[in-house]
Amino acid sequence: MTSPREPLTRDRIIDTALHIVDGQGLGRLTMRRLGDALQVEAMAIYHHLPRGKEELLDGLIAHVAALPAAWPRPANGTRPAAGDWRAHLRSWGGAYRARLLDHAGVLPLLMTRRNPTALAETTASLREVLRMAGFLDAAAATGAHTILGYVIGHAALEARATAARRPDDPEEAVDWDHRFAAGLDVVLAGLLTLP
Amino acid sequence: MTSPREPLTRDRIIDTALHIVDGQGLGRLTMRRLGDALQVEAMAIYHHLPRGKEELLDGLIAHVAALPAAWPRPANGTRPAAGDWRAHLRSWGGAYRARLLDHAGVLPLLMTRRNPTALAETTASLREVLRMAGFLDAAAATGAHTILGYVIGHAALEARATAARRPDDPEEAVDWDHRFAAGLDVVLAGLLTLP
DNA sequence: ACCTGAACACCGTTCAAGT
DNA sequence: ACCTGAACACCGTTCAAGT
Repeated sequence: MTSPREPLTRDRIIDTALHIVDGQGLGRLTMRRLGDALQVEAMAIYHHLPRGKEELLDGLIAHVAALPAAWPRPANGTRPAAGDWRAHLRSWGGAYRARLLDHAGVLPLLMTRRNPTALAETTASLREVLRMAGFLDAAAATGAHTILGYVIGHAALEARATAARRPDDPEEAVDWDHRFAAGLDVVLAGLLTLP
Repeated sequence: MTSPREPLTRDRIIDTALHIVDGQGLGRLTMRRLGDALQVEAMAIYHHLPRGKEELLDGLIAHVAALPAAWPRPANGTRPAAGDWRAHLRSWGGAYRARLLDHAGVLPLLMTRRNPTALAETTASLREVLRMAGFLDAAAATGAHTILGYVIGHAALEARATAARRPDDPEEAVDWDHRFAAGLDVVLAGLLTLP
């Protein structure tokens, strides 16, 4: 698809790798296959990612995991309405879930590999949203982990279930969109009980 | 440790594999290394697990994932006290989290592989506990997924964070026990808002 | 029935060599 | 600076052969 002599860059390598994972699964992401897709020998990749496949996988995580929940900057310096935080976290949760499911092959990496920066940014911004909503520091920290844990965990359950379902399998057709939203509402309602 | 001529069985293979994963990580679980640990050629394993490594990994999941939340059968036919369900789920959540963290290397498999029976049993028993506590069917289904999603997701966040932390790293010492319990309480409190 | 040995088609990565 | 080719030490798995 791309011109054969487009220069090899770190970004292009990671984008192509993500494309392979989304299309064929994590198990088929191979340095040799990645080289083929880039029209280059596999060994050329090491010039741009010296740490090799480790660095490649970390790049995939960073690309998928970092979706801050930062409040959209208020238009004219006004504070966001205090009651908005639940609606805001609902829409952030929906967006984050959608991204995780779009790149379901990266999910196991996201949960496993110690790539501290990737999730740290997201956690910090969740905490900040809760603090601006009036929660104390300790409650904001607990709440951020509760929300992120739920969103990631539920996305993983969904990815498992929908991947396993054969298209003609009529048993237990679950409305995952609704179930995720309902569960997120449970978590958000529970946050009100924090000290 | 075991006698060299102990017979090779499916259970012994899976136990030994789990031991390797717990001790050295999932990446070092190899058919050849597993054969060494069993004092047997790698190819002998295929005789007991015809589907090979696929079947081995499914066996690991089944061993770790299936922890039903079933209520301990009441002593003399009495129903468990209706108010007990939160305490019961709190203690079940603690036990499930502990098991997941004990076998953190299996976590990515648990979240990724389509081994329907493994988590189905746990989900069903969570649903049953909620139904016995008085929740309607739809609410029990939502609640079960919310709880399980939170527990698994939070365990994964913990496993990541604690694996990454160097022992002398003083930054941000988190009390994960407390944080998990507080988050689970958030979820359980939120369940009360379900219709 | 249960295990072995050799072989096949793959991996990730190193390293000297080309341009 | 950027890429290639050959090589090394590994994989999972098949298959014929041994007992």
